[in-house]
Amino acid sequence: MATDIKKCIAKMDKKSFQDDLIEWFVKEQRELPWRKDQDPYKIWVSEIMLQQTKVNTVIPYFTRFMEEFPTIETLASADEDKVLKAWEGLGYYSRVRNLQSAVREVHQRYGGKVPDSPEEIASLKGVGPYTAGAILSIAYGKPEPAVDGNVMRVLSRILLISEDIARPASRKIFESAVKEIISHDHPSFFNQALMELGALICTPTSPSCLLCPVRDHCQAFHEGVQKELPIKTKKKKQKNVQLAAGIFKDSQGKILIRKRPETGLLANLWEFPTVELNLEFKRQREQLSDHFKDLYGSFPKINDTIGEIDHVFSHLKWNIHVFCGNIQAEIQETPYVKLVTETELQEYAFPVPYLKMFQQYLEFTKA
DNA sequence: AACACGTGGAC
DNA sequence: TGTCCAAGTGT
Repeated sequence: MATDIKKCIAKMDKKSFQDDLIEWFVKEQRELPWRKDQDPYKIWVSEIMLQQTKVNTVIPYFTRFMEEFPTIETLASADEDKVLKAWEGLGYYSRVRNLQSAVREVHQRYGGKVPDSPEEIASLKGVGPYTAGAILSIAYGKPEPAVDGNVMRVLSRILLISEDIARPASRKIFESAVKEIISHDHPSFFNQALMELGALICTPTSPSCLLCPVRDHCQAFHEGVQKELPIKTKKKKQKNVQLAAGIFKDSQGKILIRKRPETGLLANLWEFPTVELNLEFKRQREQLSDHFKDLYGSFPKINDTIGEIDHVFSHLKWNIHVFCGNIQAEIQETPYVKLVTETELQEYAFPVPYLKMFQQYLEFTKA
């Protein structure tokens, strides 16, 4: 850790800082469904859901997930398709596949009890340095750092740290700092308080310093530079991808869906037949038809152009041209290719762009 | 280290 | 519309 950060910590009244921070948290913390007890499984699930995801988005998912998979046992024995369906719309779907994989390991290797050693916790799939620290401190009361974006922002201001928080290496600086200042009496409150402060008071733009319980301990506020911190370099823009996709029905009116590959983008979710377009060769309907024939053995009859779907991912922009049509020959169902009714469709987990696409199709056929 | 990996909301 | 995000992890 840099010497100026050490100096800053050295001259801080740690006890007073911890007391002010924790007192505020105990009084002002939000009532959240995962704060009702300290069940390590619930804490774990909530931490995975909260990765890169807003609290308000997570709440309904968490509640439903806990009703369907209330214990390690129930999640371990669940079908992956059910688990993905419960995650539908939350994004970063590998989170929940890793979670189930890790839960199965806890079930088998640790008798269903979430381990409480840093090494064992951190070895679980999908549990990185942040989540390991969060579980250890919140569920087990251990004084381990749990450094997320909030903590880096808050501490960059309080301790006047100018490291670029977009750099992976920066997290270690903040972990060292937390180790120095964490409350050993209430590590759970301390870590949660830092994050809660980041979410409610010490926000990215226009922090509410006048309401801040630790304003007197904050170097950035003291220097009047709270809006200049943290330093964060920006990310690059998304790459454009053009696709064509179709809602295809067989003679019984059943819709053809297929499972996506088990790795990569939207792994193991379901989709309508889709092809990435070769832009030099512009005939979209023809490219979609050819793709369909290659995979399912016969050409479909494409009836209509439904419209377009634009969808932005973290690193991609999809532009989907949407068609509908009919299947002209028998198609063999497999575990990865199914013909389903509109009702049965609800049982399968689809990425949001395909949910949008189906909505658009329904509106089109109604009109 | 750099990039893949989702989504909906704020401004 | 565009930009930036929000309790990160795997490779």
